[in-house]
Amino acid sequence: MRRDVFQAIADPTRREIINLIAHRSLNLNTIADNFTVSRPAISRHIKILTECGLVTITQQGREHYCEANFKQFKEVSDWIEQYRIFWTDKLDALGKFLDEEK
Amino acid sequence: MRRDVFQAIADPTRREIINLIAHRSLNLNTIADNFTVSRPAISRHIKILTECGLVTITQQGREHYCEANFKQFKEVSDWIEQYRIFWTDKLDALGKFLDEEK
DNA sequence: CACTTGCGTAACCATTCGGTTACTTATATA
DNA sequence: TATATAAGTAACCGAATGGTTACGCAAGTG
Repeated sequence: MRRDVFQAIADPTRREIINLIAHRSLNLNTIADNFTVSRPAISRHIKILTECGLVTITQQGREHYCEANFKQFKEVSDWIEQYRIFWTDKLDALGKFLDEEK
Repeated sequence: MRRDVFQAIADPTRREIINLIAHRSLNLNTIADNFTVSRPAISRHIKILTECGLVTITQQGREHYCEANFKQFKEVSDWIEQYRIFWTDKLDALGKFLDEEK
């Protein structure tokens, strides 16, 4: 059972989960409310995300709060960005960078 | 049959194929020589890569040369990089950028 | 204590994935 | 023309994936 970040983010539902909890921790039921699939399905997606370190769970009473942990993105970013020069150019990259600085 | 870039790069063999042809086009048999799996298996991996636009094939005689097309990486990069601030900081990002400029 | 709520997990199912071998087709070459 | 080479594809197979429903259990609440 391969369990790496590349595989974890291959599923669109899991990417949406990450989008959801990027800025604030949410408990599992709240996350599941945002999807049409069942709660157990979301539970398993989150399990996969925790198994590769992308999500950390903190239990608070009977609620399990899910928090995104983006450190694991470095592996993906490193791989993708080594090819950036091939799909954009330095000036574009600089422009984008400066825009983000504003 | 979902066929998007996220799913295409989820497989480690496909990422290796991209690494192989990143700097020079290679024909299919040459690519397959670098792996232990069979040529048809590689052929199907490359088919998946072409279906999502990551690889372009140019026939030259009886050889099919595979070229990487990194434009499709933008979708992945955009998604990952929007969270960069969470796993590094602006100064790190700037440093990395300046290093690349050298 | 009885009940509700939040969540994990087991069992099951259809589909997809990644691999194989065998075969076919197209292009070059003796 | 006969043969060798490059590569796609079909048929098959076991394992993984993503979903479901049913159930169990821990933590609050009446």
